[in-house]
Amino acid sequence: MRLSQYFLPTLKETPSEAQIVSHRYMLRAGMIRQSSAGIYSWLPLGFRVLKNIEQIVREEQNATGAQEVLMPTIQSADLWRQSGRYEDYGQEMLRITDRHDREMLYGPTNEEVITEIFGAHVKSYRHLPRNMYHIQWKFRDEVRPRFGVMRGREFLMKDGYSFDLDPDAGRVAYNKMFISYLRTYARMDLQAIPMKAETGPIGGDMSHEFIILADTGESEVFCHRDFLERDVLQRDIDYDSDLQPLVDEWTSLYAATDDMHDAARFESEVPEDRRVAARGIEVGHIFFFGDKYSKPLGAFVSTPDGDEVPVQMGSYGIGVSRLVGAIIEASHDDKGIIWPESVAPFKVGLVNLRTGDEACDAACDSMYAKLSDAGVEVLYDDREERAGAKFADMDLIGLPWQLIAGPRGLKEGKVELKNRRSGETDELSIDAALTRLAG
RNA sequence: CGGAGCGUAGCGCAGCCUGGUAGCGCACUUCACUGGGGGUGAAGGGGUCGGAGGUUCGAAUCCUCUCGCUCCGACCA
Repeated sequence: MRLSQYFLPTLKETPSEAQIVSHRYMLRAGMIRQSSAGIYSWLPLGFRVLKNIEQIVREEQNATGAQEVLMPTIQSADLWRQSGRYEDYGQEMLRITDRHDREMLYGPTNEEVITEIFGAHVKSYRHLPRNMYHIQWKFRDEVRPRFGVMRGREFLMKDGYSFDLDPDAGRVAYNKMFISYLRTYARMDLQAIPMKAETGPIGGDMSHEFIILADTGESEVFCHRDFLERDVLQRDIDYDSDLQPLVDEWTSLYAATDDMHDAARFESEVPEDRRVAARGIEVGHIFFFGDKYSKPLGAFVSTPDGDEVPVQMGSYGIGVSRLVGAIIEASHDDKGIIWPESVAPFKVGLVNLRTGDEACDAACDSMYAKLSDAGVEVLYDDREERAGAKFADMDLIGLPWQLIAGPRGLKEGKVELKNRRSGETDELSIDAALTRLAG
């Protein structure tokens, strides 16, 4: 993509409403534009990141055998009356009336809809287990939206639902999601820590929030430092195998949000030099809730014995749009964003330091064509701007690699390849630079 | 929902107290010089001062109502 033709409205100054770093950088980098409180449009650069994150989530869900569906944003109030949540949900639910005076709502979540679908079609234990998810916009009318896309009213979320015959089978489904969540975040270079969460009336130990540490996190969290040194991507996962030992490995160490925190246990279980007390951002939540929805909504299956039992369900959420902000919170410096390569809107920023100079234009055009042909996503800054402005914008939007060509270097046949994260710059021949990026 | 603020050019702000031709910086347009970390100069364009009502000869400024947005707290993927 040529920057001269790309819609990238970067800002030199920070809009006054933005308080935290991810919000500031998302506005300054031209990723989003606020439409109203807690509601944002996604501009080209931001949209690319959102889609990249969504795709990683999708791949890791599919790997577990979960199947993607797409449910509506607008749901009927009647369905929610059946589960009893229409009244319970309160002011956070955006209620809508259609032209026939039917009561509708903009879905804040999808347990009711998925349970209705499942219950209508699956009647036998032989069609279990199943796991379905979708990635869809949701709306919760927060009293006080803030922090940009981290706490918006409208947000993109992956929510998945498992269906099993009994709680033991439900645990198998839960474990699959548990592991896939760790992998999902790891692929975004995030170290997510599973923390025990409230299980509500169901009880048990099957509820975890996935938290990443960041100074601007909304809640205080406590955990063992070893979590920060683990790499879940090191081994391949066989989702058909027994995942319990692996889950145990990840739940044996202390980790809790402030509402679940037990200071005495923390101090007895975790050596002093391994204790981490920090702030965290919740980027996912998995939860087994048994027959809470299947019972009132009539999603029953027959057992091998011929009995009819409500199906056992779990639900699994990932805040996709929140992750865009969360990744920035976890990965930035005072110049701007530093994208992990897996979610970066482009892999390479090609900087022509002297647009209009014959040698610079020729070299950049050629590099741009070769990288594009090799399938490398390149944002080519071919604007008539000064070098300083180009560098500032590149640093701000945080592409992992900057390929810099100017008259000075090209005289020697050299270009510069700069790593955004480390700041390391190598002077290379054009071919060597291309090999590094396309190889 | 309690508390506190703010709405003046795309962005950041001044002007309001004490009413009298709407300003500054950045951005934008044109030209010249310049050319490796947001350059210099010159000349320009851009405004229902959030909206409605009122007071007044005259309102961005004073009064009333209203809408929007932000911050702190309680609540949430």
